[in-house]
Amino acid sequence: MAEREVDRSVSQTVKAQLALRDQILSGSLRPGERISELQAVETTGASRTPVRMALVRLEEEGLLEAIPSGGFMVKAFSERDISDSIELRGTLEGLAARFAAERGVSARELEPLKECLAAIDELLRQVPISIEAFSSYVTLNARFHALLTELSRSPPLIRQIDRASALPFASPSGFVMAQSALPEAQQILIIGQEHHRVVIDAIENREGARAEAVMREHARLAVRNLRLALRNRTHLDLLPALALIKTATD
Amino acid sequence: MAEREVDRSVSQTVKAQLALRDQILSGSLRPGERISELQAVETTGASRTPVRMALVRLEEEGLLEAIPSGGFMVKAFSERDISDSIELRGTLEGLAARFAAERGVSARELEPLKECLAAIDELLRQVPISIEAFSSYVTLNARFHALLTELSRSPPLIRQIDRASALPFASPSGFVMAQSALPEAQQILIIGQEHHRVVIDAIENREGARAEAVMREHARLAVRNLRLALRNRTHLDLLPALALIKTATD
DNA sequence: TGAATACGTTATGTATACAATAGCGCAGGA
DNA sequence: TCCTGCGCTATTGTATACATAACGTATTCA
Repeated sequence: MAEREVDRSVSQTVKAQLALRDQILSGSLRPGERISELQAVETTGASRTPVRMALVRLEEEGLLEAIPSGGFMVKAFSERDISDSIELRGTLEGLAARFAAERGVSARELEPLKECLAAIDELLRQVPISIEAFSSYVTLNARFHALLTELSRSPPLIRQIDRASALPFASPSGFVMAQSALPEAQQILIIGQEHHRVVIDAIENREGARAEAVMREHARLAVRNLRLALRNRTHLDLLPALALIKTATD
Repeated sequence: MAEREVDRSVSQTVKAQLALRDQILSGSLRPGERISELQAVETTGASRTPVRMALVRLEEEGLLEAIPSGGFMVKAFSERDISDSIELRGTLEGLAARFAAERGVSARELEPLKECLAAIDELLRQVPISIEAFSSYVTLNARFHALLTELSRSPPLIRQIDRASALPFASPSGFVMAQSALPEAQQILIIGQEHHRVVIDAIENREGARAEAVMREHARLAVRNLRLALRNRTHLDLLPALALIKTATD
């Protein structure tokens, strides 16, 4: 084993996967670029076997693409790929909300959702919102969506939503952060928050169709959000995640 | 390498993955059962590295579950897991149909769909339908759904639908075959075929909402189909795929 | 007699060695 | 000068050896 430094607290495979995902999402590896196993071995500190396992997982996750002649490359996404992914995720979340409403949810289970809601309300009170508050917003928003998904009590659906979230749009921080300087930004967040409020209400009142509809509308808002961000490319240096978008004309 | 037989026509990893999936779907490996790497090495003929890669892929595919202490086991599904998966897939297919309708599809692209439709019509003409005809139906139906998915022109959506189809309900042969002896079977197939006809019509007329709605209804039909099959367990010996369902009460 | 601990066996996680293929460059001939 | 073919190199795919952790069993002590 020589002098290789080994961190035994987590498995090498997981370590390599996290490291590589970081490299991809941070833009160290550009879209279309081929990932060299040897290079990955050096940057991650794991050996080739766990690195290869990590590569396979990242491919399944949708961040990498297998090259027919062997090896993997960083996947490149068009703007439409990403907006489709957002709508796709919204559709699944809509289903989750409907399941939650139809199957019934106890008041106790809704508690954490409401706490999230209140915390976000608090953040949005400042106008204009600070970068730090934005950062908290992103975390809380992700938490809200995760909790909502859980309410569906449907493991296959939860799993599928997780996978859909693995796509780059799942790091919404990029889009939101990009717009912190835009006038429309705050307005969009406020509308989104209203959606959150409505979906909880619909679930409480067991109105499945309404719960589903509002989540789909929520996704359409996110698509508008994305378009807005992309029309204001000057802010995009804040967006490492968006590095995944093809530079091509699409 | 010794005397190990190596088939160089396909990669060992793919070979192992196919072999293992077969074993799972055919019921050779029962739900909840731990998969031994060593045993898999013997049955697949590949060595441990490709076997492990195959296991990782099958886990991502949803057929296996990682055991915290290490290794993998065959995932077990409840009846609700499967019906949820069907509805989930239907929801995604609905989105695909809507995309197709909204984005427009040329008559030439619809041609293969219509051929499928006609071929299925031909099969359903026999009453009662033979086992062989059922088998053809299953193939054609899968083809129809795959073609429809393609029409969305959305790679992320197509990808996600593929993954949703990897779940056991994706081998619809089981459910359908099981009912070949049931009186309601043929009726269900005929209704399903009507759905196929409507979705094509909706796409041709660019009615996105209608296209989406009919695919979701189609999925609900499939759920009823599943329930029906499960209520008539006597026919289930035809169903290796259903071996995946937990024997538990759930 | 039962429970707990220690040891051994077995299986997984990791590392590395070996094999094969694909891509690239150079050289030679047309 | 360009095209083609051969060979080398670099990188992936596969196999296996080694390390480590978990589980089961047996033995001993209470």
